[in-house]
Amino acid sequence: MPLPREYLDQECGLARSLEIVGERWTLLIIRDAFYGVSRFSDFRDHLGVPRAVLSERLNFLVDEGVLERAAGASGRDEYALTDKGQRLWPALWALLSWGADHYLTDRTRRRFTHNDCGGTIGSDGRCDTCDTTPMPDDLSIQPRSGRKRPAKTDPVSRAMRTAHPLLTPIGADS
Amino acid sequence: MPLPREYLDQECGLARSLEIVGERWTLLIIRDAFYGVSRFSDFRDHLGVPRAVLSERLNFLVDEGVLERAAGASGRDEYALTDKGQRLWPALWALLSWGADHYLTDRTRRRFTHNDCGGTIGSDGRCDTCDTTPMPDDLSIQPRSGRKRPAKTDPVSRAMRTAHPLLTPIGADS
DNA sequence: CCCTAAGGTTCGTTCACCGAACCTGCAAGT
DNA sequence: ACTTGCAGGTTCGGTGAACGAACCTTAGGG
Repeated sequence: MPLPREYLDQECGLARSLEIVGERWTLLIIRDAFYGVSRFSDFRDHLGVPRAVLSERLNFLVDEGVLERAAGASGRDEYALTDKGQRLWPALWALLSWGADHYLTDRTRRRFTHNDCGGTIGSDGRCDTCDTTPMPDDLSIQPRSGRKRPAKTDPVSRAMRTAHPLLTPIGADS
Repeated sequence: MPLPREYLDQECGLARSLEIVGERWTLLIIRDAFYGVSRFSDFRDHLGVPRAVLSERLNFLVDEGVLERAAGASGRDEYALTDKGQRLWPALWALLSWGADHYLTDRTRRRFTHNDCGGTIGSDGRCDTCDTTPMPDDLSIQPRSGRKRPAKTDPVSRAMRTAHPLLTPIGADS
């Protein structure tokens, strides 16, 4: 299974990163993991990714130590970010901010807030109130202000319409 | 030409970003543009990307306002990052650092230095000497300390063996 | 007028992604 | 015990992107 296409010979940190997280869907899966998604079917329903691709990506990320798999309370497998996976937050945030800055409006953009002080996180990752750069486990995601045309009804999409802290399981129970 | 596969319905900055820079080769092309690569053949020789793919990616990035094309002094087309493209630096740096932290050693890792003070840039993007977060036009890239097995001989690879500032054309003349 | 080189385009093959169908526990219902 | 339902996959053709090689076009130099 030669899943991750190699960028041969490139002795470069970027090429190494892209071999791990550069394939289609992978960064969106990791984003959802930060948002608290943990179950196979929740990733699938929220992202619309084909089962075979999702299975492949999750196995690969577990092998690479980005995610870890554990049997959940109900016997269902659950996936969670490892420390190594959580260290992808700055990269994820930088890409997310660039896209939001150039392609979204204030109404369609989600805000992220700092749990300690309630401040808002800016595109550079800094809290506008206490001037620190919080890690994801100190952040909460806020719902969009604008309503979407046909609101999706899968458990994750519904959970995303209320504020909640990152890295805290959602969807698995509701 | 539906080049950028769409991540439909995802009203998310990350999905938007990935539609622009999430395809294979795209971020490596942008990295090389930061390093000073500007000509079609230099991208091709340094990355080993198929001509058709490179042509497609460059056109798309120009259309999206990430790169701009200009006729160079010798009549050859030259590509350079726009402001919008340069704002991808934090994302690129975060991915590069993550990959270097987890997959490279001190000997294979490139260092980046701050032109103003000569300090070294850390994984968080901050200069270890003056404690600022320089933009790419204030940075220089240093060669690796370790030698590679069979050193590549294309103009860009040769230029990368000496320190030089980012965003300053290399390879085009040498 | 020929040769070379840059910057592509075209072409046939290969390979990843896709949706749909199928398989395999496991657990609750009856 | 048997069936139903669902989570979490695997398997299977079909499609489209990426690949390497060959070809084309323009410009300059000898």
